Amino acid sequence: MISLTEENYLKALIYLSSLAPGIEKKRDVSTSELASYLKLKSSTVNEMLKRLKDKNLINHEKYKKITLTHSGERNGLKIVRRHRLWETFLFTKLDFDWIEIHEVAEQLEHIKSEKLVEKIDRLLGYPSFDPHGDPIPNKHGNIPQRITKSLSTVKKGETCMVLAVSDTSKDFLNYLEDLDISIRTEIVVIDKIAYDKSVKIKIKHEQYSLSREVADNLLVGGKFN
Amino acid sequence: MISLTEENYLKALIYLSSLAPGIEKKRDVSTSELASYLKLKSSTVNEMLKRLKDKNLINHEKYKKITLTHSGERNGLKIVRRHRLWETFLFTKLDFDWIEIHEVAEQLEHIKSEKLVEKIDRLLGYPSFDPHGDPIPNKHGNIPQRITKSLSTVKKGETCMVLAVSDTSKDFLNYLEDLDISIRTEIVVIDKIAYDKSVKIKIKHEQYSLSREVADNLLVGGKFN
DNA sequence: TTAATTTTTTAGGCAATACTAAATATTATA
DNA sequence: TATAATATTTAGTATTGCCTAAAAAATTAA
Ligand SMILES: [Mn+2]
Ligand SMILES: [Mn+2]
Ligand SMILES: [Mn+2]
Ligand SMILES: [Mn+2]
Repeated sequence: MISLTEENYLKALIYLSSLAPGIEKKRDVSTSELASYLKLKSSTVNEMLKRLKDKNLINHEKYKKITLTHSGERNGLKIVRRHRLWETFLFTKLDFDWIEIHEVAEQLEHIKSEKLVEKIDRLLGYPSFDPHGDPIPNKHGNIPQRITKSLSTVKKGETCMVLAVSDTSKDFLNYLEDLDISIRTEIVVIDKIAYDKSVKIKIKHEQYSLSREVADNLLVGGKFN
Repeated sequence: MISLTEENYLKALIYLSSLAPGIEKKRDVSTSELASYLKLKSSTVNEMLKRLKDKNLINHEKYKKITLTHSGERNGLKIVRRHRLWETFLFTKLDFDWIEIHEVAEQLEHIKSEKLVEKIDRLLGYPSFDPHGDPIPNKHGNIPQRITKSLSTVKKGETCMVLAVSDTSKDFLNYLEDLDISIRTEIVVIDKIAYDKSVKIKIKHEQYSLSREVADNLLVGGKFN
């Protein structure tokens, strides 16, 4: 049995080693990195590492970096799958806001019932991406891949479609909501300002200017992607 | 904040003091009764009673019986509401079996989100009774009332409809499923055997004999109830 | 390459939730 | 009413998961 707390450690390890934006191939994770991500003390994390190792969920030698075992990775991906399926359920079936879904999914992801997850998956029509555009691992732990690029890299005059966001903080999502930007929104790049790397865009005949930071965190694909 | 464990104690207290079959008016509950219901030792329960009292959820004087405070009762009913709404969701929206829903609802009832509960309630069309026929407290803690009687009390020749079961054990529910009996099943009482108080019944042209025990645990109403 | 800094581990505590065993209070019985 | 049986509480222990402070190892900088 993997406890709720252990599940959160596994999820954090999956994130830091594989899923965090910008990671190409798997990275090893340090105790302090994990501690700071979970907002816990290193000594606390260190104790948990022993338990996770005993349960064969991680590899860890004293003073060395942490890697997930096969079992740890499979279990971690299971939790990511549940989290993203629940987010999709809350968003599409219960009309929760983009901003609210994460918090509730943080609780729902720990419900232990294979059957429940599969039933929810079916109800949703086996989605590949969650409402933030993040890929939903399938029941075998395979993660759907999709080519996206940052809005910053789109050329002047081109049209693209928002596929995902690389920042899911409330502040960012709220700002996007104000701008009427969400998943599948079409954006035309009107102009690119060399000076501050901001972009002038058009959404449904409305024009806006987006800072470099915002453009960086909007992941887009071609119009027919 | 009420912990998951504390929630389970409150739910047990609501059950033992008010909801258990056969309770007319509220009863006080003893430590040992609560312990045996929760399958815990009395000493464990005794410690928890102190914490619940500190949080003003129960009234308890040393060596005396336990009663719920207003706050304890409201919080307990909230959990019962969540449990029964989730059971209804699993049964009607996800096609879970009658037998499986309770276990998963035991987990889901602890998810903390007012909004989620209200959204699920709306999705279900504000049901008054769960798939076992148990009343669902509304958001103000009011419990819908309905007149039912045991199948044992139905007179020979009369037709009635199953409204609820007073035993929700897997054994009983499985047996009912074999007999094709569920909520809203119509039953005609063909004969009542004085000797062992068993009843001969007809369900959709099929005849069965039900033992006294089974008949006692089937709660029915008039055909147009 | 030694010294300073940072990271990791160990040691000792604490709160929540469980247990067993023993002490104490209450209730039932003779 | 005295005693036996039962119920409740207290005392002491364990595990999980968190903390602070201090020791030890590894890394970085002088
Ligand atoms: Mn999320
Ligand atoms: Mn997401
Ligand atoms: Mn139930
Ligand atoms: Mn029920």
